[in-house]
Amino acid sequence: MDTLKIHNSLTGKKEIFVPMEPGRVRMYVCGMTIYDYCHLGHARVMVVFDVVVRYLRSRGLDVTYVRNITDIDDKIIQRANENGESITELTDRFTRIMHEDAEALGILPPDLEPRATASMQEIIDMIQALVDKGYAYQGGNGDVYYDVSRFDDYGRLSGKRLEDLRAGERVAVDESKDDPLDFVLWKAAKPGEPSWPSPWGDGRPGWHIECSAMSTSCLGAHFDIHGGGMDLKFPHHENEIAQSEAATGEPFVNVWMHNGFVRVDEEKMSKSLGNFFTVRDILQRYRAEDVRYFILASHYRSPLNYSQENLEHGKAALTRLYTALRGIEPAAAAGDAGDAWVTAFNAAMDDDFNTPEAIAVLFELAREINRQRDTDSPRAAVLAACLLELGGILGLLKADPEAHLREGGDPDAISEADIEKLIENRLQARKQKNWAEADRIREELEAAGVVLEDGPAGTTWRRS
RNA sequence: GGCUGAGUGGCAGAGUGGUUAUGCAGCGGCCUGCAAAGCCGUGGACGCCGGUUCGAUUCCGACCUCAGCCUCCA
Repeated sequence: MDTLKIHNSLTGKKEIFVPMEPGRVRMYVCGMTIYDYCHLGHARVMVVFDVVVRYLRSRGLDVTYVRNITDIDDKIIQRANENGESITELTDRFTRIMHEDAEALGILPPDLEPRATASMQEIIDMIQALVDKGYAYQGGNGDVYYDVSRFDDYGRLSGKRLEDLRAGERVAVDESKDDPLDFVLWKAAKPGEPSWPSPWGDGRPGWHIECSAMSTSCLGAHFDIHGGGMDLKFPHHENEIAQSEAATGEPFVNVWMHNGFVRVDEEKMSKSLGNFFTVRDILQRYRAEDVRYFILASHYRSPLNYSQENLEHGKAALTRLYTALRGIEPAAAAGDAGDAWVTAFNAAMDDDFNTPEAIAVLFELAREINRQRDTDSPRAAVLAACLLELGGILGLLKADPEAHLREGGDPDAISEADIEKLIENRLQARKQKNWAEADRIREELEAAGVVLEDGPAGTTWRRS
């Protein structure tokens, strides 16, 4: 497959993607720092790269997907102290919670999920390599720093130049560093903080070196794709490149992928701004599939505006797709009737994972199914199978259509038994042509959030 | 200040140098006891100003506005 184009942050262009090893893709994505609930921004990263993995696999590529867990960091220490619990208690708890959220959203687990605290030897080895090669030094305070002036390509990913960065007003001056832009690789232990022994004394790793060490130990010094949120481009990913390439002497990553932010009221959703919605909160009100659709309905590099209205759109759109599948037994053997749509879907996904366009193909397929459904042709069943297959690549349409349409999510909603009872009563009224009573029952159900549809095969219902 | 990215119809959101995105909403029709769903048809758009071009929403330049990064952040 040589038709897939991916936007590479390193060059700012879409490029034909060529795996280093034919048929095999190695991908690393920066996961969470694990001290709080996942919010919608985290969900976006997980969903976006989940779809990348699913699509690459659907095209026959063998993907090794690594997503790390940062489980030692200033904020983690601070939060554990605030909560009066140990760091391990805190990180174990939120790791479990993250896994639950990911599962709820239908995210496939990564093949490897390294944790910083379990990668200490690799981290120390990489820092040692940097010290040995003269890229790192120990400051007066005992911390070990990376010397950015030694790395010629520094700034290449983010398009920044060292002099511009130095001219910025916001770089903190720190006496122990040779250059304000040098960043920490190893932090000397402070009293009461967790620490690990190292050649530079007890301490703990800086954030950037963790990802360099974990990605390299899992995937090798040089691999295909590295992903994460836009905000990680600088300095995190810039620093990863500097560390890894200096330490190993090899190119680090071929393609850098960055997803856009989730916004609330035209502002970035983030923990620091406090304007975030957690995955758990959202899943109280919306189905996981609605959330997934909402995320994929925008291109992964575009901003994604959070609003109730947009989530409702997702719900309505999925209702249309599931309605097309309702009452059709998908064909077991895929015929060629769906080929045109498969081709269009793949063309969309090949264009830098254009999920909105891919979803448009799903709707066109749904329309064709609706056209065919009452004919005797077996096409509808084949096309339904095709729709399920393509939807599955996006992690959508996994539910039973009837169950999806009847599922409400509101525990106080009218029960199925009561609905069936009222439908039966209405049927009697209709047989007697008592339209007033039939309409009254229909309105009663509508008020309870149930929509009736009279068809040739009887009355069906769904929740609105 | 430096560096990114973006401004599309009522809303969401793709894309393209000249031809229908798609979904929701609207309008007309078919179907229906009436609806709903579905199908058919239909109106409505590309921030502002210049330039290139036979022709630009699409390319180039200026401007305006917005967001992001430069500090922890997906």
